[in-house]
Amino acid sequence: MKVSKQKALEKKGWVVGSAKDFLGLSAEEQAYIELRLKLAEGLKVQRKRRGLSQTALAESMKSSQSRVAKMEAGDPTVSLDLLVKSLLALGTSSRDLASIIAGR
Amino acid sequence: MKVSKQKALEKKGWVVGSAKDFLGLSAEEQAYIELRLKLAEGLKVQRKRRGLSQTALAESMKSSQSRVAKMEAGDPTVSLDLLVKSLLALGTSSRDLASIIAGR
DNA sequence: TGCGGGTATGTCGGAACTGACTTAGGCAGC
DNA sequence: GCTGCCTAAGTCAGTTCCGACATACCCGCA
Repeated sequence: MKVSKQKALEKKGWVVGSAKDFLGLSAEEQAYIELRLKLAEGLKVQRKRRGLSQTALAESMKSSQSRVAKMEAGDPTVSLDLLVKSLLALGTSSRDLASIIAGR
Repeated sequence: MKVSKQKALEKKGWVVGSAKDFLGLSAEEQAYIELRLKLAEGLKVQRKRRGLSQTALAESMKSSQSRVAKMEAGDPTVSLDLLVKSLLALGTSSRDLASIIAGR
């Protein structure tokens, strides 16, 4: 992983690395974070594609605008759970979900 | 959704439906639960494929045997987050993850 | 310039989830 | 029988995440 990328993640609030591997992320950490970023990006794309504002999406899924903003920003206080629920609330099929995750 | 299937889910502890739709799950609820079940099943398969016990997997990802058992059982107190982290801890690639989700 | 919709960011109390622990059941081999 | 390993299921205190709210920023339009 490039240092610049890690810096960007840290700026978002990720505590990256650990005592045993302080120069980078473990494979799982990295895969996990990249998965989140893919979903965050996918969410933003899907929402805009449907012409919804963050507020409108938040209401339709009984969340709040601020949460939606954090989701799309890749904020670490947002769980994968919520990210996926948002995509499902937008009507994303499991096939589409899979392709977002696979990265295509 | 078949009533028998819903019964089975309720037995697992899912509170299914709501005041406004007490005869079934909304599309999102259903998609969400089925996604969890796919991941739970995928986890069990991947773990066995690698010849690990629940205890061994738990240790490798700093969780506990009981959590792993609940994950595989589709227990509702386990988050999607943990399910996905477990799969990643087993070395599942995002491609494999995607195919588990797509259901193939 | 002021206004309004959309988005970003921070905080907080309450809800949900977590790991650890315990106990129980199944099933091999002795 | 009993011993060991694996898995299931329950409980609980501590942590994390949630929605709600407040606030600030940006941009287009009058």
